Amino acid sequence: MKEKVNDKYTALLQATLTLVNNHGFHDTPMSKIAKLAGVSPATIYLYFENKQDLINKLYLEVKASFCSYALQGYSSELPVKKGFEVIWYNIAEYKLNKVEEAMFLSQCDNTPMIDEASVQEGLKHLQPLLDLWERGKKEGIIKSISPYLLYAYTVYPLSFLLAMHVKGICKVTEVDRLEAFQAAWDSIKV
Amino acid sequence: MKEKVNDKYTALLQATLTLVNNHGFHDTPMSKIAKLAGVSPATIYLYFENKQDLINKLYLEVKASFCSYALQGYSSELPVKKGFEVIWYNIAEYKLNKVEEAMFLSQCDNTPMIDEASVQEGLKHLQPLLDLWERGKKEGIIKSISPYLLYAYTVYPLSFLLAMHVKGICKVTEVDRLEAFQAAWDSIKV
Amino acid sequence: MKEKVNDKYTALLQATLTLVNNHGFHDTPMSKIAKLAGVSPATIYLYFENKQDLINKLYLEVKASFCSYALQGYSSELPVKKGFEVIWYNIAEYKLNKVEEAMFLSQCDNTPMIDEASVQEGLKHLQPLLDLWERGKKEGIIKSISPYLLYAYTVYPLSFLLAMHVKGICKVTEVDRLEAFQAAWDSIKV
Amino acid sequence: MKEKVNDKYTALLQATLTLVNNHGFHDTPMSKIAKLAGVSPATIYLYFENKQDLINKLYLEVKASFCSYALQGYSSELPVKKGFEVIWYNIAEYKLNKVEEAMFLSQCDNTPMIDEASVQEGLKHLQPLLDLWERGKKEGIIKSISPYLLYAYTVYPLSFLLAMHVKGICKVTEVDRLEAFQAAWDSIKV
DNA sequence: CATGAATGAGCTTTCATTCAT
DNA sequence: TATGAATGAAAGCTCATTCAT
Repeated sequence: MKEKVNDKYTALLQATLTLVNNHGFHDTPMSKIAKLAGVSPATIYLYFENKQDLINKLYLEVKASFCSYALQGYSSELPVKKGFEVIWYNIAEYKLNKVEEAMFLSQCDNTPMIDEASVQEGLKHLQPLLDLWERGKKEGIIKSISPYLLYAYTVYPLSFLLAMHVKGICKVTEVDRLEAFQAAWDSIKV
Repeated sequence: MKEKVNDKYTALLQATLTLVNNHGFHDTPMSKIAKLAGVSPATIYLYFENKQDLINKLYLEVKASFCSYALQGYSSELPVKKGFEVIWYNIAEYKLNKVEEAMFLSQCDNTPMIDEASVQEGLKHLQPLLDLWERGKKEGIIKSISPYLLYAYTVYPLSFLLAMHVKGICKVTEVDRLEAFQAAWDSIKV
Repeated sequence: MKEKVNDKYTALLQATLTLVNNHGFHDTPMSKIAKLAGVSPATIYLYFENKQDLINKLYLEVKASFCSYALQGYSSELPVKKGFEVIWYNIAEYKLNKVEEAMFLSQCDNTPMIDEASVQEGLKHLQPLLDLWERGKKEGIIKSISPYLLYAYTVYPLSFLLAMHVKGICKVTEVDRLEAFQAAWDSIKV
Repeated sequence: MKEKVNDKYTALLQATLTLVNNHGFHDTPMSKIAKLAGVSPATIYLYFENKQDLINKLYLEVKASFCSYALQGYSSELPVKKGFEVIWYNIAEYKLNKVEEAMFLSQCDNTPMIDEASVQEGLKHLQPLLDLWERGKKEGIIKSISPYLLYAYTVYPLSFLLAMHVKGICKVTEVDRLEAFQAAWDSIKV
């Protein structure tokens, strides 16, 4: 029974993800979400307070999954460059494999569709990466620049590559990934 | 007389820019656009076919202004690094000075709200930058990697910094800009 | 429960009939139809795709009822004149008793407000009358002229009398009906 | 100059005729009428008070032209049958040659789009036909039935034939016209 | 838990009409 | 006389949300 509940909850999130990706938050009526999830419109309101709550919860869910994916296999005991490599490749893989989720996050981050509170909430999980950078700076391996700059030049560019990838404008090959990592590392290494 | 026409057209674009930035394409009713522009809702339809046309035209207008701003003072006869510097700083300045326009472009590029045709149309203007990169590669100054990678690691990070700037999370100082340029250049220089 | 559904569907058709008769297809806003039917405007769209669909469905409904009324008590085994008499009087009675429906049909037939497809659909039911005429011709009782002429001179004139009747210009008495039938028959009998 | 005025007045009536025939009174915006007539929307209001006035004036104009056409070559000194024949054929010819006007009249007569006053006004011109019938009755040539019946069975059927003709369902040939006249006459002759 | 039916509020868009020129 | 620009009012229609079942 709990399964079933979870089923519908998940189905609704998944349906929302797909539809918002393809049509935007606007032009994604609750009725269509319900239809795609195979439930009645009224059922949505058993699991979510309203449309905003639905999108917020989806955002947090996806953001959390992204962060946990990013930190797979990482340990704070790895050397700085190796640790960075692990996380960077995780993120790259996430963006290429979980295209829907990644696109959704991009849309959320560039749109006033998510409550500010939820955005803040979603940022908490990447602390290990910030810690790693801090360590790198202390060890003189990474430039002494703001973490926002570090993020902007290592992780954020992947969003652009994803977007191009999705639009079919450029396929991202193994080689590209190597080059991309190199560029990311070159931009922040001392 | 022509002035007045232009007035309303421009006022409508400006109103749309502001409202879409603050509320998204959805939750920006035509009636509010009209009110902010100081005209009747019906008047919008004298200048634009419909809501989609309005947003498309705004996108093209802003994109064109962005590109022209980016190329100010640039000449294909400048040395590669100098030329790159000129364009990069132009873009950085645009993003910091024309915050509304820059945010709008970000939203457009991460949202299915603009017609694909208009997106294609908007890309035409940055050819000089692509040419510059090509030259840099030939001269052995810039890495031989895809222009998408080059864009992702030099121009695109500025969008992230802009977003942080706008949210008040980090102010972008002169120093930051220097560091940011350095990171951009490091990531693509040979 | 099914009753209730049917209730609203029927109420909407009835309201449309009345309003379109009194004001024409134009000047009959959906909101007024809803109000007269005692439902919310949005409810209309649960039962009909759009305004055109509503009017089409109403047309088909009324046309079908008209045809079935016209053929009451008729059998292809009746002698030609008797059979004709039965149908003709049925139609006359329909036009005088179901004034609203009859007027609506007149309006539909002289106005580009019904889809051509629906018009065609509505014509299917009067085949028995055509068959009767065919038989009459073979038996040498009815003139060998096109069925359109036969219709024009027997059934169609009733529409005019109805219109006069409705406008209060002339009351159609028993005697009139006798005379009218005589005129109809005289015009087509050999 | 008066010519030019008249030009626009006529052009507006003609444009209205065409558009109302094809789309109905609704779905015929003033702006389209203006465009088809080659004038500005505002110009319409120099010649007509409003949309209703425009349609009323058109109705009266067309009705008058119809009546005058119907009475061409008729004289009250012709014998009854001959006189009737003249008028009837005139009307038949009008309906086949001036299809647009005839259709428009049909639409007006079956639709609440014309003011009742204008309808009354339009009927005045057919007095000679009524007089003819009266004479026919006195001479014992025509049945002693109401003029409405006489009209319904002689003139009105032509509207149906016209409609079929216009829809391409049946072409009206010379022979048809002969048969039609015969039917008309048979229905009212003693 | 789950829903189909229902809706009020609000959307985009149209249009008859006006008015400064 | 003639107009293009402008608009208030209202049209058709949608949608997030509710509620009786």
